[in-house]
Amino acid sequence: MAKLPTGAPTLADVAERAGVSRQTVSNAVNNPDLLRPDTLARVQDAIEDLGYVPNRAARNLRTRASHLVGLRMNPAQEFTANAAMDRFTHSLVETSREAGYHVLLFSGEPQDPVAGYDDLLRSTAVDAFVVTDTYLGNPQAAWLRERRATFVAFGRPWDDPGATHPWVDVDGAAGTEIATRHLIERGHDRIAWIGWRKDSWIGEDRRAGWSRTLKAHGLSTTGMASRVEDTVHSGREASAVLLDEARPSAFVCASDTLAMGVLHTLAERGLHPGRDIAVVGFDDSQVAQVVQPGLTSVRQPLELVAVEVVKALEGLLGAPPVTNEGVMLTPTLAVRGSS
Amino acid sequence: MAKLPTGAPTLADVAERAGVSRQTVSNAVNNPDLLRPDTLARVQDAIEDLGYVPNRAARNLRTRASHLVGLRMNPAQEFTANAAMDRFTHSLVETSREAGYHVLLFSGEPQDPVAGYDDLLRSTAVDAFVVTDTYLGNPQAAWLRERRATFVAFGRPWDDPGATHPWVDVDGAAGTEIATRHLIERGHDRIAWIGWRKDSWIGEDRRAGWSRTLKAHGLSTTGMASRVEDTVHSGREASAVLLDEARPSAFVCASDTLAMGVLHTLAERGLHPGRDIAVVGFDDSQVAQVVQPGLTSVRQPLELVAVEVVKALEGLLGAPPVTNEGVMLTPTLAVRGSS
DNA sequence: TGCGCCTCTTGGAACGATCCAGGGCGAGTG
DNA sequence: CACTCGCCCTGGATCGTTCCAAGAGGCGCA
Repeated sequence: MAKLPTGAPTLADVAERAGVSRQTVSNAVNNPDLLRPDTLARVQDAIEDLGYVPNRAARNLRTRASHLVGLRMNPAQEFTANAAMDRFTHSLVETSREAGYHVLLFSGEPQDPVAGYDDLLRSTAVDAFVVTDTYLGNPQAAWLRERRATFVAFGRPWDDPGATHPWVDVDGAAGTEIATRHLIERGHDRIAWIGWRKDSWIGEDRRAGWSRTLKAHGLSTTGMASRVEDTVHSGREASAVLLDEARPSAFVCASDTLAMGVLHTLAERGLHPGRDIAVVGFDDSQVAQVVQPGLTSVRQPLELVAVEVVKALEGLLGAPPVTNEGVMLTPTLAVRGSS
Repeated sequence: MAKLPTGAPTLADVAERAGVSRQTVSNAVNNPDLLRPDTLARVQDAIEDLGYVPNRAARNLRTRASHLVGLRMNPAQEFTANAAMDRFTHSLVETSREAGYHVLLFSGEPQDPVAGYDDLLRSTAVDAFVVTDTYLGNPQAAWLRERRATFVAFGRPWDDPGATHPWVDVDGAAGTEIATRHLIERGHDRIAWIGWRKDSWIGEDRRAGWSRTLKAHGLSTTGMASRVEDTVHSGREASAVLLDEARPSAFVCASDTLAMGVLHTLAERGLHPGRDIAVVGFDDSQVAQVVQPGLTSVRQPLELVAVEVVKALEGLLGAPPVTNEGVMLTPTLAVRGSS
């Protein structure tokens, strides 16, 4: 009985139309060089005519691969200036597409760092993960490795320098070093730091760039640093105290959120950012871009991070079982009116 | 020959262990009430013991459903204050999860509104789409409908009121009406509008809320409106001109980006937002939240939008082929220092 | 006891692709 | 001419699940 072409055309439909076998059509799609040119052309015509597209589910079942990459969405943070993830995600989607992968979003409670991973992993829904939430060490990395899951981390393994999984990170210290040097070049010699609490690896890294640059130029860091929570309010309070006690002429901050707090303090005191006091933030958020007079900010090369992440992913999923150690990228400085 | 349990356990493995057939295990998973309680318990124990999770690819192949929803990422817009999509995406992921779906991100050039949809659709990679980029009419809707694709739009079919696909939208006019009434209640009677060019349906909708509210209160709109591009610079220029020519005491803007432009103008002239001139934006972006003295802004209920979108999706993918016309949600006003 | 009905369970077939072993055919060689 | 070798192509088996039709068993009723 002739099968009615109710749904999408299958390999068999194409094969029949082209007068070849299923396998030959499969080869035409996946290994074109195995076919004789004229056969290939004939099959490709049939594919074109019928509008054949391989069925993903069937292919996934047979090849045990989904060509999906899982990305966990972290809870959106309001009342901060951190929307960096959006830029990264966008670039990741774009780069993955070029490599033949799609990005699958999933979620989980922030309390449980491995929630959500397990199901996707065991149901073979994704081939790999991109792990991004590695602020406070990364239990996911150990967990995923134990389960032999394939993954690439955006963020180095702070708490375990011996970790062997591939990772990509941005050199935060290099970023604040660029920012600090920029301020020194503009003639500042009393440069304060407002960063995060000591338990944040990333925060300490960024702070290190500031302090080592000051020291390299023979400038003092004593009394010039403050470590607070990542809120505008904290940034405002910290900068007020620093202005009174240490009289800096410039601030380097661990985030745009904190930098916004500094701008608040300056406005309260009738000081003009960029003219009276220089301010540099971190992340080059939209806030930094549109606030007046423009907030100078360290910009992470998130597009490049995504490219490197996908590159590592391809290495893991493709033939060569490479164990590339890690990739470190250097941020740039977006200079605006505040400095 | 006994099969070695190399990979993940399958239905057959569970069946063997529980001493039942494959189908019975399948029923235990998908239709538990078909089994006798003691059989069910036995099977569930076996599932537990082996850590069985159904293979997604096999299930997808058989049921012709992927339980994935496609969401196209629009190009990130820098130098504006519009990061609303992130909030929506997050909520969509969360809500979809509860409904048993995951979100698949894909991309495409902004020039070609249907790029990317086709492949996913024909390779049966996704069950449905969530269409969000409907600013200038929505060719995707007609295109998807023609291909019998399942989709829900965030954004009403502006250019085709007779469209029958389900959609969810936020009543922009209601938002600007709330904003305008808020200003009137604070004693303002000269309220200006800065919005987008006339070819933006959304822009005209938001403008309508402003103008109808002024008229309802017997206030004049003449010379009080400006339509420009959605940039900070445009907002600054437009507000400068309006201040000189129409002498408004308050501004309602079609976006936070434009409102930031107004704040720039005020700062240049030594005017204080909220004290001398009131300003209201639209989107409740992070910029509105952290800028000083806080930007009053219309906040879209994006979390609710996502809930309604998923609800519509479930309606389409589940049994009842409902054709719910559309859902309209009302925004709220986040009042801050600028008004 | 015999019959029918209902509940629960079973094994074969199918979804649509790729893997694998093997076969046809023409060219090259002795 | 017989034989071997490579190239190209074929058909069956397979991935793990769900659909389908039918079988086994228990119970009530005549």
